[in-house]
Amino acid sequence: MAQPRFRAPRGTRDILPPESTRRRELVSRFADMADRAGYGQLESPVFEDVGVFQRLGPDTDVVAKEMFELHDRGDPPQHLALRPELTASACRAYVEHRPTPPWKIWYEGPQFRYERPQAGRYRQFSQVGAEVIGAEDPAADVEAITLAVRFFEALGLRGVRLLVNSLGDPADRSAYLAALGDHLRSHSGELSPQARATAERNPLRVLDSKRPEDRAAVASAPVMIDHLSPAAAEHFEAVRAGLDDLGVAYEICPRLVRGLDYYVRTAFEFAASGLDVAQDAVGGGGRYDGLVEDLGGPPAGGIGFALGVDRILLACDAEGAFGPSTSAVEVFVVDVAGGAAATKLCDQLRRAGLGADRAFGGRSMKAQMKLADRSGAALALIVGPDELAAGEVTVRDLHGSGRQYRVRLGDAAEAAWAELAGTAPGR
RNA sequence: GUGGCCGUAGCUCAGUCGGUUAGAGCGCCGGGUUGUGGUCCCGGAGGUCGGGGGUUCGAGUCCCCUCGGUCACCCCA
Repeated sequence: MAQPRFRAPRGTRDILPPESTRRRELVSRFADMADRAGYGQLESPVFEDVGVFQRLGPDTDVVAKEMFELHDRGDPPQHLALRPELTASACRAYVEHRPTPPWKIWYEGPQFRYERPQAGRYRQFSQVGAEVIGAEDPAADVEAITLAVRFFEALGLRGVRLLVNSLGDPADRSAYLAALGDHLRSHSGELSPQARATAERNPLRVLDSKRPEDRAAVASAPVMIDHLSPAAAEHFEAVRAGLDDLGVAYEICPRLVRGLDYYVRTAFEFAASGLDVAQDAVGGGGRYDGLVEDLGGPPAGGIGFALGVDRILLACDAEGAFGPSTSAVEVFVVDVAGGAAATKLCDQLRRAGLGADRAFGGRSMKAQMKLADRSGAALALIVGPDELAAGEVTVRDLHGSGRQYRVRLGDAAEAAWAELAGTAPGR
């Protein structure tokens, strides 16, 4: 087995139980919180016309070199791409269906980016996220950000920092970009060759360069929040005030820029200090007024965020938070009388709403008891020749006392329920 | 995409200056007197040493290529 014929493709992986259960619970927690805040789930296709994503900005790496593109069998073939993110899909859906704004949706699912894999960075990765489309109110920004913050809190994560910035409006941006460009040009001697190249293409990106050589030039660079228009500044003020009112802690990070070019005004990111790696961003988001219009829709502002499921779980591991859950198997049927009774009993128990499992293959009693123990079940129901002859089943407590007694076969489910509820006779 | 490190049983790893039938712990399976788990004891299965090529009398141990992982950059979730 050292060289199986097939393996999961590079940057992808199988998620097996119990980890898959944990992920499902994480998503389900998020779903509950979003549902209860008035968001409904959007399920959109995993692939879209490539044009949907090209609106994210031709200079972003995500669309320029990280997309999984494909052509279908049509004539002419349609140029499609696996979704590298979900905000664009949400906006496309908004334009297509014209729901009454504000449209509050959440989503969850896999996304794809052709990158060099690393811990916490996969070619297929999973995010949960939420969007409010058709709302310019800064209160929407506050609500969205707070939803994410409360979610992290609910998971028991303590080391997640919220970084916020304002990227201004498009008009502010061009003035700022000119100033930034000038600065970078006058300091080009101090910049790394890579940063110099980036400065030509997309000067904003130089701001989050992690190369030590670039640090000085970046530190002295002008910052966006000094170039905000009155309207953008007022919006930013309102967002901050809203977060303050809720006691949501944040850090203003004037050099925070986001990888997708569509962001305006509010931009934010969540950094997990528990993650001692470069991939410490567990989530991020911002405002994207203009994206809906770009996709052919009406003027509509939007704000949203996406959180990386894989990285959140890494952060949970690092903090010892959100551990594995208890087993869903409550009763384990041990049958040493041929196995037919186990088949019937399991069905009977499951129909009564109990989590029930059993062994296959006619294993020894000892082996079956081991399996019962490992299953996490609180009870074993034992059927041997004696019980079978008497039409009974032995109920054994696997936790604590280890006491056991017999009940009639037909009463097994009832007895199990009573035992689990702690109301069994003799307790 | 660039550079560094790593790749031995299901998992975590040990394998001395290249030298005889490749080891451990955990896990798994079986047993510990005649139907009872979680501790303990005994036994067992399981590896073409990621793959391919080369150097050598001889390679898990050296070289090259390749695949995968990982770290930094990049990017970002």
